[in-house]
Amino acid sequence: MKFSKSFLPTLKETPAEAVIPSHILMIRAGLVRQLSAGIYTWLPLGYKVLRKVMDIIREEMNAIGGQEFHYPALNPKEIWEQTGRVEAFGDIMFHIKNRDYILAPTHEEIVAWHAKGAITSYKDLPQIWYQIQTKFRNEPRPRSGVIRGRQFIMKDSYSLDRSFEDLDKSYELHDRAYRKIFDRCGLKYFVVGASSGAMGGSKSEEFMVKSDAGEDTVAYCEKCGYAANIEVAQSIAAPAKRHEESKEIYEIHTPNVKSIDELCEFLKIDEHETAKSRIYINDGKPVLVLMLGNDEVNETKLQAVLGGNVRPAHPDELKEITGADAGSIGPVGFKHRIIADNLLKDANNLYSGANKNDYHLGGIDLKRDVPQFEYYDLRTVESGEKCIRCNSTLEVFKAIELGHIFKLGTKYSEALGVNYLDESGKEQPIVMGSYGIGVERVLACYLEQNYDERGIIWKKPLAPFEIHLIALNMKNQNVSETSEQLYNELSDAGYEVLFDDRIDVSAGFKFNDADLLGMPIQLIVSEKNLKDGKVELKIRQSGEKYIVQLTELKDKLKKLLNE
RNA sequence: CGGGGAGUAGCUCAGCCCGGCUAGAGCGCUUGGUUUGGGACCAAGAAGUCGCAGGUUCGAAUCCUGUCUCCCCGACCA
Repeated sequence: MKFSKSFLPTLKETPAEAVIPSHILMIRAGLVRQLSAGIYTWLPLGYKVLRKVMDIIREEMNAIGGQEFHYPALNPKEIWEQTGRVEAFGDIMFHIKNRDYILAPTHEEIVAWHAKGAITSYKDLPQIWYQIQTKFRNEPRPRSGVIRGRQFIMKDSYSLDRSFEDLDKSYELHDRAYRKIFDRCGLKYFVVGASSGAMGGSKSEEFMVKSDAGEDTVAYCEKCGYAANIEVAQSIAAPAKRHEESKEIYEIHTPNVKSIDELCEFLKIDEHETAKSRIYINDGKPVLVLMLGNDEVNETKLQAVLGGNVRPAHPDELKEITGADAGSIGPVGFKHRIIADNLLKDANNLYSGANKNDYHLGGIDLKRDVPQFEYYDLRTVESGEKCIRCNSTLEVFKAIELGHIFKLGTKYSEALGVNYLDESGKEQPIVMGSYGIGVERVLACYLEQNYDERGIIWKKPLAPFEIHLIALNMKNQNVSETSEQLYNELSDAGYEVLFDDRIDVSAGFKFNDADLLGMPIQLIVSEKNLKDGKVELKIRQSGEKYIVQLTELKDKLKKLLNE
């Protein structure tokens, strides 16, 4: 492709609306332009990369027997009402104003609808139906460029099986296909087991990429691969001690000591000798949640333990409930329900709030001083703690969800009456699975992992072009003729070549554009080297340069591109 | 939906607090010329309903009210 004839709007300056690297690079390198919040146009170069991602996905989906469909994005609302998902999606679903249609946020209903009556026998099963299509979700807050948009491209596939045992097989096929897809795209990713929540199913896994731009927080063990959403993650952490002898409770005047850190500093004690209290309101009733030291309450775990409605108490409620303000609250003498984290089990000689402003208590023995204690896992895992599986070190970080695979079961087939006849002639609901990949997210994640201060670094599988041919001075006849000839020869030889043939652009400008656009190899044609019949090859990623004879160019290219 | 920030030329932004000449800069763009190994130089030029609506005023980019849009943090995220 010739640069001079292409729409390739590169930007020298960082656009104001972009914050994260992938978003900045997508705009600067002319891959996308924003139309509205969470709505992007893919420009030719960006779409070329996106197609490469889609091609890889297609190949791997076809390899597990997937059949490509193209379902409509515009759906009759009625079908979605039958599964109760118009209500379930609520404001997230886009509704058409002048007809009873919705814009599809996913396609379980439509797949089930088509399967109904068409798949009638066990002999028709299993099936894997997939598509690569635009999805619409009215996200309250689109963010991070294409990572969370109101309109985005998803590869979604659906397995149709006769039994849960067969669903396991379809699920495994997808699991393997997804790993191949992300491997081929050159992504560093990991897999998190998750509960399937409101999708209604038994098992699900999320494919994640570590990134500060991510919306999920996960705990991950590099060594054994243990990975869990922070909401459910567990770890091995040192518990509070039970000393042989319990001291007597005693009151300590602690003026202006509000936090655990301040308490430790004031009394010269260790965090593990302290207990922090948090008051929550559960269905209108106060609950004291006692945590060891500076451990944070994990509200998802707390919610699971308490059930019902859970919220932190307001500051003005604290005084009324405990007699003290935040920073001086403790379990001794607390008149309502108390639950504590497992790490505090049976601890003694603890320091905690006295339920009296500016006072703490020492010598607390939870067994002795606090009646009716309940212990649960309530803490939030932190970086550096030990893996519950292999005891090596856990890391906690943000991550982007790239793909999600679900065992759906019969929720949709039962709601829509999608049945088949088994060998004995008995009617059975089809067992479904659903498997998504955020296509744009693959690209965004790739960029988050492959760039430097000069721009994008494409590796061959996704690179829009393999070779960026740079003619340094097109006004020099030798340079323009040679580079033109190289462009034709290399293109004919099957290489994808981007030819910077711009006449009135200076050398430095071309170099900077080339580094920004990030093709794996830059082929530089200049007067200087051409005098000796030579050209220069530069590897974008490493910066290595080779001056080669024109006659040896193709051999060298072959070598470099196959490395 | 809560909190914060921003809308002025294609892009990045200044001007606004303290109202007052034809509304500016850099980059980009057009034309001519000189340049061509790391975002060149000279000259001439085109380009803005100052987000929108209303108000105050002799006079509004600037002050007031409303409204829309965008960005960030949070909530939310099958």
